[in-house]
Amino acid sequence: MRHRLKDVAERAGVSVKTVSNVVNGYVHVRPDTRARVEEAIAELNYRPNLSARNLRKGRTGVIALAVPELDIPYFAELARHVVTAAAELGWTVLIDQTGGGREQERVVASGITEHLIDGLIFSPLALTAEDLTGLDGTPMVLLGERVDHGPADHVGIDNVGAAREITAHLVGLGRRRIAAIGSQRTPEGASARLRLAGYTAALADAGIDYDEGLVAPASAWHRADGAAAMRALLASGVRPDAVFCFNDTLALGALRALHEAGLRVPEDVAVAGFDDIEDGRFSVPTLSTIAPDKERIARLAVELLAGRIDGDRTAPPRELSAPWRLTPRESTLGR
Amino acid sequence: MRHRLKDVAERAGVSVKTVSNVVNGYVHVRPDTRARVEEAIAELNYRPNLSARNLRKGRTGVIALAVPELDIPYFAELARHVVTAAAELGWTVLIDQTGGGREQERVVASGITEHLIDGLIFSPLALTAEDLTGLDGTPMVLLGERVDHGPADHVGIDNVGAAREITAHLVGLGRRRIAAIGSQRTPEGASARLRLAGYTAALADAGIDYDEGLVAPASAWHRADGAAAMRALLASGVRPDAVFCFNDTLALGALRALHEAGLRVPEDVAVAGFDDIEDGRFSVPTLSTIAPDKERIARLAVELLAGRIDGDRTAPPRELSAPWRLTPRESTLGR
DNA sequence: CCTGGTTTCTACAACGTTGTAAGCAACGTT
DNA sequence: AACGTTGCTTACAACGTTGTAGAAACCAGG
Repeated sequence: MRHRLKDVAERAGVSVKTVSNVVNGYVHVRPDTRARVEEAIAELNYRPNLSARNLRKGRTGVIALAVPELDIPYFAELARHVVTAAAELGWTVLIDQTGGGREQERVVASGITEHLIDGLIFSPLALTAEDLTGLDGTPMVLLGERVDHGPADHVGIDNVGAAREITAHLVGLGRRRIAAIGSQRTPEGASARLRLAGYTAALADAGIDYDEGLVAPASAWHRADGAAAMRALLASGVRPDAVFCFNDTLALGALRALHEAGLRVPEDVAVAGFDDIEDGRFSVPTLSTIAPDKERIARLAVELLAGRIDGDRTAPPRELSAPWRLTPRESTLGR
Repeated sequence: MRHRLKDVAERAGVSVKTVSNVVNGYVHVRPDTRARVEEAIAELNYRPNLSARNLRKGRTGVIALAVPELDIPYFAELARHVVTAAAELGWTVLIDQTGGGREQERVVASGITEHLIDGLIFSPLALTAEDLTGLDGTPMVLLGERVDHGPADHVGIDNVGAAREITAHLVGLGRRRIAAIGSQRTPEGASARLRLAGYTAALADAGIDYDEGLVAPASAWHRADGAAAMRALLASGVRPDAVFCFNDTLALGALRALHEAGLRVPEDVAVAGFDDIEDGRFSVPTLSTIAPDKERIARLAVELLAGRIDGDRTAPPRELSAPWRLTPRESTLGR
């Protein structure tokens, strides 16, 4: 039931190579020959063996996308866009889930990389630039945020600017005791560091003193962590009139905790997030957030990768930035 | 920078096959030979070429998981479990997103299937049993619900029973005007049909008349569809005191619409969903739902697939069922 | 020192595909 | 009639790996 070029060739009465030429759309094939071959292909339901083709060509047509966790909505939404953008170039996307640990990420970066895929789009959490130096030649594009400039192409957004703008939005609503949720002390927390920098910059712009007690850490950025951090803030006795959460899932957790504490959003506490995941458009209340252009990020990443795969692999790393938009909703504006 | 068995062999002063034997853990290799080879492997940073290995072995070590959409939380959570279960067997999972259309699903079932993967775990929306007959031998396991028994192994849950139980839960709370959201008229809507059957069965159990006007269709099962269906129900003048939504995202949309209409949940209207996605554990209010054992589903699917790949491909299709649990939360019980 | 069995290693062929180079017609030009 | 040109087709080798079969080295027991 599984046929090879040879079977098609015998059936059509031509050489193996002619069948290969038909399959690959080579122009110099007589119309009647082509027709005979195509008929044979259809009759046998022939499909090329990709392993053999890859072996011969040195290309697989598969790129990998490595993300920390698939069931974090931001990454799931990003994955969809990457798959779509890659499909337009005829690529298949192999999605890999690293778990976000440094060791696992190192394995993905060095191991998966070899021979099965043509390139890698990698959204690391814990990996540092030095983990990546010295990896052999598989083209790689990094997503997300980094403080230091590493050895690979990179697509990100201006985290500091975005965090600053959404904090300024809270200030503009007259809030003065603005908390932040999601800070991280670990060296890996690049996003956290940048968003915190934007937050403090906005406070400084408004002449508000930075208050350490209003900044709550969150080791991971899941809903549960946001809820826990919010509860901790409330329990500590600080009375914020607004919270900037470093991503939307944290914010949804914070909404939940505020609800449990009997506080009204946004009347008592305004809440803002970051990422614009779909949940935030239907939550109660809907969530004000920074909406990065995920489609653009995905497209830029795929295009950068295409450039590396087909083109110059030794060119200096490129740093691209995708746009974002402040998207105020009920959790700051009310209904 | 990219080395082959041959390079390692030359460096270690042995034959290519001996290196291959070392790489594959063949026992009859003298310890000092093995050491020399391993040293050479390390020095050259050799990695096997998977395409060549696959070509030779006829196996790729990759299975595909095809789901309608990655950013539907249920599928994202399922994907995580499948990746985890497959990793334990040393498999890589290629995740494919079909979009849920019948034609696209047919392409995935027949096309992706060939030569790049050893097997396929497929969660179809629109595909019917007859679309699948006559596909050549790539082992396949189907997830989700089907009315008719097709030509492949299948893992599902007892939709009718689960829907009946959660509807009975609403009845048990004293609700009598229980609406349903998510019905579908299309032949593809197998889940919808089964869950509707469970709903009507529970009503019959309780001696409540079935009211067509309380059943709202939803072509897709996203949050927006749930919100729209809920608004339509309210606008039609029926005054339900409970709603059973056929999945959690519909329910979250319905919560949103009820909130906008100024109705309290669960005091005015109790809301129940199906799937137990993480969002429902943090929504306001938290969502009562049916929690299918997703980890079990994933594990069963991977094991069934392993059986097909390694074992008898002609055995009759197997039908497995995973357990589920009624999980009442605030949206029916209150706080 | 031979015998027979085991261990260790190797040469060769094959997996299915495509690039290269070359062959063979058929054509138009000198 | 001889020549190059173009269009179409093919034989062969190679991609990097592993299974098969068998050769060489080793060992124990007589």
